[in-house]
Amino acid sequence: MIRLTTQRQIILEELAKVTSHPTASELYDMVRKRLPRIGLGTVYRNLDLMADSGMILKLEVGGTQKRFDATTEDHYHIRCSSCGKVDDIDVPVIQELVAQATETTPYLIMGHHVEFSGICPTCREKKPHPDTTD
Amino acid sequence: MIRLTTQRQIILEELAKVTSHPTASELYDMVRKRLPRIGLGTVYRNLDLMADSGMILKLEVGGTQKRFDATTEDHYHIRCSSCGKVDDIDVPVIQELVAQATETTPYLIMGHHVEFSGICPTCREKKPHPDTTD
DNA sequence: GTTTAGTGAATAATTGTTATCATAAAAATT
DNA sequence: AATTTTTATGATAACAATTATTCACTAAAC
Repeated sequence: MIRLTTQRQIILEELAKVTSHPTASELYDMVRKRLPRIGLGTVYRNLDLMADSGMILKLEVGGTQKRFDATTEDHYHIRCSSCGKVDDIDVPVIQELVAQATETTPYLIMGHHVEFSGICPTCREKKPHPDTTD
Repeated sequence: MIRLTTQRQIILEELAKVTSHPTASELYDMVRKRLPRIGLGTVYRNLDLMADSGMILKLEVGGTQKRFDATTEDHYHIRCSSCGKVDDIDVPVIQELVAQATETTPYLIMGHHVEFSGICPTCREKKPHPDTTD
């Protein structure tokens, strides 16, 4: 079993605190407020360890950075095409999809994930009327 | 309009030739067989240009590398958790999902994508019986 | 034929992540 | 409680994928 060091506990707490799905460096900034001497490598290492042991999820979403999620139940996400932020989305999980896919692919299917793309409220406000010239 | 240079045409042809969704460097290797002096930068630049102009798709899938797709119609993908390969999957696109999501999120939804994960036939063969000790 | 803009190849720079390693902390052993 | 063993940490270096920069060259416009 994985040992719950101070660093790991605080990383986990900070991750559980937010509904967004922070990147490693975002989490690093959050954790550093409580543990100023922690290294970025420690954050990466522990996020990977916790993901491997199933405590958290490492999201395989689009964008350049990996994101992390303290909620391990199956659910879908939406990603902002403008700022890259990722949020949960409350759309029922379609388990039939896996059965459907099994029939048409030679792959051994392990799971599926739905990722919506859109513009988050914050980014919408920033450029609300791109063609308004008042 | 984007000019169809020799390099772009060959990149496009090589991409259209395969049903897998190669990364930039895979495509680089493919293209180099016909255009040995092309640079990796040229492949990256032109893939991005063609994706921006809508000629091809830049896939926002999991994994460390971006992948490209000559088929621009809406469809889903499956990614091998073992080798990272991405293939098309013939499961009908569920347009209702966007409508459903619109009701539960403050995001302005632009689209969605389903990504299955599994083990591809090649990787299945490689380790068919992981717990057999004969 | 000259100018101008765009292209391509080579190289350098950037970004996100992973590996290395001496030190520190915790656990196990005596 | 002191010592040994193990494991984790933090600082730094290394790495991989991508992007930006540079500049000779090509192709179109004048």
